[in-house]
Amino acid sequence: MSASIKSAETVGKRAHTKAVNRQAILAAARQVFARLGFESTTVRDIIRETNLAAGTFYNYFKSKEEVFEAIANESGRQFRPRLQEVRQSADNFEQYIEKAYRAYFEFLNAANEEPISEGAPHIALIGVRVDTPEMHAIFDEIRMDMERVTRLSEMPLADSEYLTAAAIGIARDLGDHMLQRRPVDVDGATRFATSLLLNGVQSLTSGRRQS
Amino acid sequence: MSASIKSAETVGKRAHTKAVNRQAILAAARQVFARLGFESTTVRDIIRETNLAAGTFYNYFKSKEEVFEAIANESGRQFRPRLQEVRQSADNFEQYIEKAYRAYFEFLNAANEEPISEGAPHIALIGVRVDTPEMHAIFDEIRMDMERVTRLSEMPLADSEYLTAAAIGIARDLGDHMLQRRPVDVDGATRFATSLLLNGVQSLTSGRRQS
DNA sequence: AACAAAGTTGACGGCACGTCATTCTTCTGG
DNA sequence: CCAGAAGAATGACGTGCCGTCAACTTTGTT
Repeated sequence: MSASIKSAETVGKRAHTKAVNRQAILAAARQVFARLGFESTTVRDIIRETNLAAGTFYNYFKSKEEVFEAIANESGRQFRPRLQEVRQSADNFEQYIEKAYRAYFEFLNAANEEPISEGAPHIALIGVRVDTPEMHAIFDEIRMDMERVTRLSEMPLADSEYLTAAAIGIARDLGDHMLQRRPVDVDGATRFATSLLLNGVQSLTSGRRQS
Repeated sequence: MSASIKSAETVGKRAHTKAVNRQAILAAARQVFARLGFESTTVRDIIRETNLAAGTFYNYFKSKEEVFEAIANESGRQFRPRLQEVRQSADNFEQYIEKAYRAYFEFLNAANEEPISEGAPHIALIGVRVDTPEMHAIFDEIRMDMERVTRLSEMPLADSEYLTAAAIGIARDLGDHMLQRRPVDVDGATRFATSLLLNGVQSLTSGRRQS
């Protein structure tokens, strides 16, 4: 009765431990990747940081590569709501670009700010370039946003795929360099990327033709 | 005498076989990486394609990662002369950007056109993002070009590092997508990237404000 | 020709891999 | 509440790759 009520609102012990274990492995993997680097960590290194046995790992992931992919996907899943907000709050193309860049740079900065494990060397787990379905989904989402928002702004766009690729390329490489500078200047990077994308190099010169 | 003359113009057998073996390993590695993919190839797979013994591999490289890096560096070394040409033949900023993008896209296309091994699946060995001194050198080269060429064009530039990062980011991601399309349109990608970088999105709209 | 130096070889110990028979835990129906 | 089934965890095991190294071969030197 009270048991049945409880089991109605909880997930059942089976499913619960399964989720817990999965998270434990992911958490351990984050730490170990940060400590040892991806190449030199072994599946055993990861599982040793949990209270599970070696064989159990393979009930959850096929390899350390798959764990890595899961972590990357998680980053993607965390970022998408942010993009959603941007999509809803932007009234025109200029605003969309500015807010989307800001969202990405802030996200990137946050992901690299938090020390993953006590005093461990920082590692940019997001920022790593992976080619997963999740990443393609984000690409497509942005592309569709581009098309919609340019239509609203009466800017018929030639090639939304190329534009999306270029916009993302800027974000990636600029983001990498942004993280290298101290202090990290999210605002500066946002302004730079936005200005470049909207008006080209002209807008970046400190000379005459500032619009 | 004739021997001494010959040994003066050849390199000496020691150094010669050393170069030959190194190249043999690199060639074998290209093939095997293309056939099996990087992750699943082993050092033994590579060395098996040569007539060398397992131990010999380690006289030339520490690991398959180092072989990969060497291959990537070679791509870099092949690209730099192209960039050199661009640098010398470009009279202003616009020309430099256009020619540099064209050089990169052509290079990328050529690298992916040649079937690496008989009927093997294509693999973009260049295009892969590696973080080596060679790659940093190219970045710095482009950055210095940017500074010089904007100075000539009387376009005082705010942040040449960010601009370089953005320009390269565009090239990378746009290049990836260019390779996906059939037929591969180097000219189209070049025009797109150049136009975007120089004038921003405005130049890409098919609508009114075409300059 | 004799010796030193450099390079090659493949066998070996060590380690991580992924599997699987066994054991333990949770769920289900009576 | 119990018994049997289904699901999950365990860790020992066979396999294959790693990087090393002592023995051997080739190249250069005197």
